Amino acid sequence: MSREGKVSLKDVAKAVGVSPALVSMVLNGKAKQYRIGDEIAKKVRKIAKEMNYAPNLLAKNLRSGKTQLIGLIVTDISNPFYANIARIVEDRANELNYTVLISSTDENFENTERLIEVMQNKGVEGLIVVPCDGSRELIKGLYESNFPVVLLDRYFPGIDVSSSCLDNFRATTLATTHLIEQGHRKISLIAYDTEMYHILDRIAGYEDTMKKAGFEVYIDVQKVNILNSKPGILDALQNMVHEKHIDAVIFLTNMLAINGLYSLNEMGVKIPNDLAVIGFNRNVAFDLHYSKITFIKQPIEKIAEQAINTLVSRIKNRNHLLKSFLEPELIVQESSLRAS
Amino acid sequence: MSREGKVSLKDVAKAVGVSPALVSMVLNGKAKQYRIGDEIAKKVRKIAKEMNYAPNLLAKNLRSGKTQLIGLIVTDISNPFYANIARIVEDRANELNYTVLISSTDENFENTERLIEVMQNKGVEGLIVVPCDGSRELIKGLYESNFPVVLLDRYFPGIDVSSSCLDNFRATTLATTHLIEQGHRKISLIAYDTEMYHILDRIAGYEDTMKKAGFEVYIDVQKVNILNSKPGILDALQNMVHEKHIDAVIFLTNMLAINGLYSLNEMGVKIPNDLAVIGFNRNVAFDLHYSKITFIKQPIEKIAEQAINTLVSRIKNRNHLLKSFLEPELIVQESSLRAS
DNA sequence: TCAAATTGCTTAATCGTTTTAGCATATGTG
DNA sequence: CACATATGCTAAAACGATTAAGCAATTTGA
Repeated sequence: MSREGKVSLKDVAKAVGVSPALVSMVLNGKAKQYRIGDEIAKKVRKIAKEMNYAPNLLAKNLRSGKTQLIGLIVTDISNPFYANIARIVEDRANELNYTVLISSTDENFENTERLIEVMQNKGVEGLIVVPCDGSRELIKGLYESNFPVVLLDRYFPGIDVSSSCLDNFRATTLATTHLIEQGHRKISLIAYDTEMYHILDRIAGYEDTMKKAGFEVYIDVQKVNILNSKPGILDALQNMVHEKHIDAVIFLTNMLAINGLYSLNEMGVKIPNDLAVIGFNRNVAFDLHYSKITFIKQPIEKIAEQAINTLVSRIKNRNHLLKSFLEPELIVQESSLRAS
Repeated sequence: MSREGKVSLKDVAKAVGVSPALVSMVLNGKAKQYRIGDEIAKKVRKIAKEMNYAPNLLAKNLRSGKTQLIGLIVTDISNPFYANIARIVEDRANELNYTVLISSTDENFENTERLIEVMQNKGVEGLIVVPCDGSRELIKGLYESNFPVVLLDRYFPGIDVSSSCLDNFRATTLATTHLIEQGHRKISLIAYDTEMYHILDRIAGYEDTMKKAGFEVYIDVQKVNILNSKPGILDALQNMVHEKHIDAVIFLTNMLAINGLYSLNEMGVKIPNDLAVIGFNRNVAFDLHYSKITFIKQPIEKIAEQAINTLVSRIKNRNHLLKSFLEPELIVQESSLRAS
């Protein structure tokens, strides 16, 4: 028995009275292949179990060059959306015999850069990344160095990196169409200032639908900063409600919706009578709101599973590429229904 | 250059024209200690950087017997409370040069058992565990085998395992006292059925405070199941409100509070006029509720940091033991204030 | 009956590090 | 000048596993 009380292959070999090589072969199920005798194989298995042998994964991985490790880089694991994703990735990865390393970037480019390097040093075989603003070239670099990456939740058009995202254009198309059907005309959007395409697509879906419906009414897309959003959102909503006299609003992210609802409460705006509201992503607060909030639901399970599956395929086959845009669903509740 | 395009120590050594041993010594900052010449050391560092050398952590760890890996086993990483914990543990662990493996047990004993084994096989040097019902002996076994463990959020009295928890008794003492001060007399508690001490302590804090205040009124502690809690909670609340005519309720967990508020909405109970309410742990829904919910706030950062710090101390010093019960805070909002 | 094939195992190299022991050469001491 | 010490490096073993190559002993085939 070597250090730490851990039983090694050698210990088992000594106990059985054979070479370590034989033990390795047997325990890896290659007894037939290496023509090991049946009785001795049985004996090895028995004694290994008795001694409570567990292979040292470090040694195993060092030898094989595989770490069975993948990295999940999100913006913030304490954000329920990403926590949900993490849980599913974790479960699926375990089934596939991979271990997941998780880290948060706080939407910061330097952090992203550093974390990718750290993870690569730790030997991850691939990465699932929620890229932040300005990380296009970084991701492109990974792709060009042939390192397996799958983007999650967000993507970059024009570079051949796999991605597992929502069909964001469709999401706001659904929401806008629903509001129009409910008889709303002056519909506004609260977005935030970014160059990321998941948000741009959401904006486009809204604009496109409004234009096609023939509503000349130009609805200003207020840009608010994602970090100190509360005052910004209050301003935006006051402008929308009191100056522009809008009758519906779509919030482009969950955080915007939460802060927006908070502001609307402060303003004394009654939902849905004064204003119809649609949020993004499920949130317990939506169901507990005095007017249950209609929201755009992402297929979280599918997005997460798609990401991990695609990554593993990519690790095993360097040519595998899959960009998927999954179908959103509009969960209609009270907040978006026309007062009768 | 060996496989995978990765630069190894040997590659650097060859490039510089020295032995791998020397390169290792220099790059580990042991040049002085091993009497390496200044010029050659400088040259090694320069070339290593140029070649973009990064040590293979697998080999390093195999050699040292250290993995710099710790495990975090929670009941569900998609639960915001644990997601928050995970984030802090992650950050602190990185500072201490550890990597964190996260898994979820779903409050299931077999899962816990399996995950602990899996993590040990992966070579974690220690574990932070949120133990579930029935895992006392399992944890005791770990402790007896001298494996570093720190319990988080929950603990077992009578076994000398480090733990980082809330002072749960004090938590409900605070809440109950506050309600009494507000003039409430018929105060009830919604708990769930478990033998875990964090919940028993919460119940005890409430009972103790009520008795000391001299309120003979016996308030039934409804036990509801944690899994399919919605119907159970509705029943419990209907009984409390309509039969027992209570005027205040304390929910012992966040989930109970959320489902409870949901039920109270359905019942048409007005907060705080018909019923005062106190929840557990912050939740966005509390601030968005028509009556902002008073809640017991856990010092999440402290709990998480205490846990990881204690674990690392324990890894480095087999005798280190610390059981801490951290101070809760009552965030008083509208839901618990006496209607005037 | 004797070479060839098969069976059942061991030896040794390897993965990328770290570290102890040791070997020259140079320097210091009396 | 001889011997001890200091200096600057290398060789080799080790961590724990995998696997190609090889070696006896036995069985098969013509």
